[in-house]
Amino acid sequence: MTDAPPKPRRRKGLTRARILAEAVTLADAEGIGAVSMRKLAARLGVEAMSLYNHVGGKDDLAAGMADLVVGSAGTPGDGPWRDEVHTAAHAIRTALARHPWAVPLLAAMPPGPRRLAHAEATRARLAEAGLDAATAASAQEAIEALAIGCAAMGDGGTELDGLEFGLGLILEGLERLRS
Amino acid sequence: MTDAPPKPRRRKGLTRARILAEAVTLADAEGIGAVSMRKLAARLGVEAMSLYNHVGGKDDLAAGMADLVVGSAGTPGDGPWRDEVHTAAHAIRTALARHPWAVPLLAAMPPGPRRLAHAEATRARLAEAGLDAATAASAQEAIEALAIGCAAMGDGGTELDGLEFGLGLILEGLERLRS
DNA sequence: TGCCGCCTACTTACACTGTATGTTTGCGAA
DNA sequence: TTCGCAAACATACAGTGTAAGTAGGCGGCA
Repeated sequence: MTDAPPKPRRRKGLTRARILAEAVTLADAEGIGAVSMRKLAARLGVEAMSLYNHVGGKDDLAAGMADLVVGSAGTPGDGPWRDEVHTAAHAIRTALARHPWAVPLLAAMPPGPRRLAHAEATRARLAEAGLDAATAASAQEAIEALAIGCAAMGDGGTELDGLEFGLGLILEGLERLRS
Repeated sequence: MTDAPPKPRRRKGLTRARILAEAVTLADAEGIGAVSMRKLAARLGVEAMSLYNHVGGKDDLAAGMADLVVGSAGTPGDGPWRDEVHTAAHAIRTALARHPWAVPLLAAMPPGPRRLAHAEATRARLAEAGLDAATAASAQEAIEALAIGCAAMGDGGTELDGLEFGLGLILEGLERLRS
């Protein structure tokens, strides 16, 4: 048994973005439990410890993955407030349906930059619609909670989707509140 | 170095309930990450593998813990429907606030018996209030999602709590819907 | 009373985890 | 051309879940 020759240490162009993207792909394919530093590194043609040059650790990795998923939902545009908020909530729900493993991560970690941006944009729309700042904040919180909660429950089993139903009532209530 | 004498194999009265209760205590004290089979077993004066006589594995343990927490919220009683549903939603939110580690578990696993019972009881109240079955199911889904989602977000940062606000709008909408 | 068999608890072992620490080397800046 | 830093590798360790096998206490039956 001769010693294995040491690997060449060529730069691999490893990047936080590349790592997160590959981690999401891996989680989608084999479940979040299959995402280990070694397996992820192997997929990137790299040793496990190399990841630590771009990622703080397993927790940071998980947070980055979750935020990436939320970020894929985009932020509400500048159309009519009710349509925008409605669409934005569904976009989050859809993104989480595509990556169900992200839901527990969202619940386990503080919000990342993209998620905060989404929340901020939604609050802005609500404020423009005529709600005072406190009400807009509470409303945004309720809507995001509803979207995430529905994702956590895997709703859609009922005739009228839990999100669609709850969101409808909330938006109607908000309509009545502004004035 | 003499061989360590083998431990006596006295019955310890180990029970699924005792295991789950101790696991919850441990998670509360040191975080869910500290709940390992060995550490949990040690607290019960037992070896790790003994737990497997009462628990299917780590996943089953986690599911049992989460369901225990939800169960601690009780089920809606038979007072006025609106008060009961309101109280029940807050009870879940409070139970999850007391055991925040349970939120990601709820999102990661199918609902346990106590959670299902809670949902069923809530649906029954809503049906009695005059909502047809499909509407009651959607409403229950929305309300539970809102409570869990608020727990996942650690709401309460806003002036009017996200749950209180959203729940108010939803209940008001339901009031208008029945007739 | 004696004995048998099941259930519970223990032991050992294995593959795998995250990551602390230390070493090498490619590459851009001076 | 040389120097220094960042990015990659290598090694190592404590801890994980759990499969498989073993031993002993206790309930039920003779």
